[in-house]
Amino acid sequence: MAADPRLRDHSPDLWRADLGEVQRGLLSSAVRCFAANGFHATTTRDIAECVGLSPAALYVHFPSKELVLFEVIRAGHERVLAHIRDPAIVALEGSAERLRAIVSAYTVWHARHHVTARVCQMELNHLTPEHYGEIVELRHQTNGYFRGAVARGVADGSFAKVDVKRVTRAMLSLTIDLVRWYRLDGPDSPEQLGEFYADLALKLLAPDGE
Amino acid sequence: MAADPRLRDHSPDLWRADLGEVQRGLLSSAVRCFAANGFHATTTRDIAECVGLSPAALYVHFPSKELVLFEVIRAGHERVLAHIRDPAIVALEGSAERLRAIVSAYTVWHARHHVTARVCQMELNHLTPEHYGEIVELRHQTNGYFRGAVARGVADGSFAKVDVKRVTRAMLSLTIDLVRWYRLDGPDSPEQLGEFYADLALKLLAPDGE
DNA sequence: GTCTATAGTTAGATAGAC
DNA sequence: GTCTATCTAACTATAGAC
Repeated sequence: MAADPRLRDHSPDLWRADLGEVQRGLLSSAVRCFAANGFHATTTRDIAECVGLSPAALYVHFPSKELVLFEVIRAGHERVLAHIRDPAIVALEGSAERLRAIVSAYTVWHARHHVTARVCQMELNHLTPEHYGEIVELRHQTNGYFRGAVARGVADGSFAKVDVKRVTRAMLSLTIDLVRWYRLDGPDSPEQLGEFYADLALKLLAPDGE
Repeated sequence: MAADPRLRDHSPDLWRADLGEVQRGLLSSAVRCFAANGFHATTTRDIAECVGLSPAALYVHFPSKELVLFEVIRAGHERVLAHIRDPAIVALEGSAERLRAIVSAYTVWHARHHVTARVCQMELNHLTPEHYGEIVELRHQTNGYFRGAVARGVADGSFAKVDVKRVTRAMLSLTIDLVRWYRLDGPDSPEQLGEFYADLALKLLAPDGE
């Protein structure tokens, strides 16, 4: 069962730089297979054949199929966190301006790398408990960064006095759910969607109320 | 691999009334297993053993594991559609009042039946193409119903002149994503969350803009 | 309608040649 | 580092007794 050819994204250099070319190719193949069919319905044969290797060759580069999944999910979570922690974003003074930039960047990343992002969100519970715990730690950092940006705006009066935790969760839901339906050949470019969701996020925080 | 005991919801009578008691028990067992471990990581043994049967007994009641999944997903989609099409909701005259009721009902259903809802959202692509097509048809009905409620309010001036398709999709994302994280023993009751998300939906449609 | 036993298939992972 | 060949285990589904 090969990967769905519609499942393409812009992920040329998502993997760790210290990995070899074959390893990176296997990860790119794996992420497409996992996104299309799920972790358990993907075989080591599928992953290897997409890069012209025999199933046995995979085990020279990775000790197990689960570790391939872990490498994909870890890279995705580290990359998106780095992307929204961009110094240019952190330096923004205005609370609304900063939150807008964060939501936009988070959305753009998920849209541009929607195949990897899909695996990051949907195959998470097929990791071993140890690996799962490592990813949860990264997710807590991301969530905390978002929540901090919302809380700052509430504290300085830029935003309405909302329930910070719940509104932050809603904002994250908006973006995370796009991994279910987003396609690069659809009507929304990643940047357009980023702008749109940043607008929506600020509407959730508008000072007046309706 | 048994179902996660935390994955409990209020699904006493979610299945078709013409099914026998054993069939309904198997579906309840299956939905918990699928929600906890995913379709392919769940074995027919898991499903059967949770109701004290041997794996072979499952095949007296269902022709295949895939059809068990289909029955779960079809029931879920039909139930939630019926829930939001409640005559009391359809009869509401005000556009804002009606949309609030729809979003609230949709959210309450997903929270109350979050285990089934999780399977409906996350295991969808493990159906056969034929069964998948049937579910997509039900989803189109649900999406169209939501979109119509938004469009009506935009047309009569109750809501801002938003991009109906995109805003509707965002509203659906809010609720659908809760299947990833919702737990009945958490701080939000289904009804509280329904109210909260109905408020958020109306903020996305507030006439003033920010 | 349930069981035990098992057929038939395929998976993840390894052995050993080159 | 890649291959062919294969081991071992597990799965879905069936056969046939009760």
